[in-house]
Amino acid sequence: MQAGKDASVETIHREMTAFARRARAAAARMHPRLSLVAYTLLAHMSERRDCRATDLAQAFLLDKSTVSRQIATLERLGLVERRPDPADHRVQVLLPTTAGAAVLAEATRAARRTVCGRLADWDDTDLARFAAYLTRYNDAARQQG
Amino acid sequence: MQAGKDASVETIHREMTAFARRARAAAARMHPRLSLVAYTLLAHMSERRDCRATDLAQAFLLDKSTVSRQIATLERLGLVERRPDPADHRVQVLLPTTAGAAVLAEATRAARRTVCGRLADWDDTDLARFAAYLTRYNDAARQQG
DNA sequence: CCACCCAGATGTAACCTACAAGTATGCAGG
DNA sequence: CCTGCATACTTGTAGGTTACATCTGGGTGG
Repeated sequence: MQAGKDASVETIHREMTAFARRARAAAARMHPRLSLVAYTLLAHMSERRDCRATDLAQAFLLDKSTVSRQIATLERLGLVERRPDPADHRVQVLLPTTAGAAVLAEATRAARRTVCGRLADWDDTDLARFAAYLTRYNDAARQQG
Repeated sequence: MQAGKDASVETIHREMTAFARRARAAAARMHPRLSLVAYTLLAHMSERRDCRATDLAQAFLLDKSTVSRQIATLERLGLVERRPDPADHRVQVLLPTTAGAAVLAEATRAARRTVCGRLADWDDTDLARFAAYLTRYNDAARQQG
C-alpha cells in the first residue's frame, strides 16, 4: 500500500476511533433516558422483525449474557416485550412495546437533530457519498467480524 | 431539509451509531492489552505534546475523575509518565513512557491491519474522500460539543 | 432413551463512568 | 499578606456495562 493510501487509512482509523470514544457520552447527552447500548438494541429490534437475543449479540459483538441483562432491564422498564417463539420454545422474539417505540422515536429525533447540525453545511453529493462510504465500511466490518 | 438529504443523514446516523456500538469489543479484539479508552488516551497524549488530563477529558467527553483514574492505572502499568509542569504546579504534563509508546505502536499496528483489511478494495480517491469526510464531521462535533 | 447442541439466564468479578466533595496551586483585590 | 475565587487534579461512592463460567431447559440425531 503506497503513501497516499496509507495516510488516508491512518486518518480513517484515527477519526473513527476518536468518534467511537466520544459516542457513549454524546449519546448520553442526546437522549439521557436511553444509554447507547439500550438505544442500539432497541433500534435493531425495531428495524428487524423477529429479532432474537442472539441476533443482537452477534450484531453488536456483545456477550449473550450482556444482551440478556440489557433486555431484562428494558423489559422491566416496559420498553420491550418478549414473545416466546411457538416454533422453538428456546427462542424469544423481541419487539419494542408502544412505549418503547415512543422512547426510541424520541431518542432518534434528538440524535438526528444533533447529527443534522453537524452536517448542516454539507451539500447533497457529499452527504450521499459519506453515507455510502459508512455503509460500505460497516458491511466490510460485519463480514470480517 | 429535503428528502435526499434526509435519507443520507439518517443513514449516516444509523451507521455511525452501529459502528460506535461495535467499537469497544472490536478494540478489545484488536489489542487485548489496551482497552478502547486507554488506547485513545495514550494515543492522544502521544500525538500532542504537553498533554494535560483536562485536555483528555475535554477531547473525549469524559469526567475528569475518570481520566484521573485511567491515568493512574496507566502509570501503575508503567505506560505513562507524569511530569509536574514547572510553570504551574497544579498541572501535570503527561507523556507515554518508552514501554507505553511500544504498546501503543503495537496496538496501532494491529488495529491498522484490521482497518486496512476493510478498506483493501477501495481506490485512492474514495479513501481520501472518506478520510476527509470523517475529519470534517468530527471537527464539527468537536466544535459543537 | 441418551448424548449432544443451542437459546437464554444467573453468579461472579472486573472495569468504566459520573457526581460530589476534598486538596492544592495560582491569581486578583484590598 | 490575606481573602476569595478559579483551576487542576484526586478520592469517596455508587451505579452501569461487560465477559467468562456455569446452569437450565428445549431441540435433534442416534
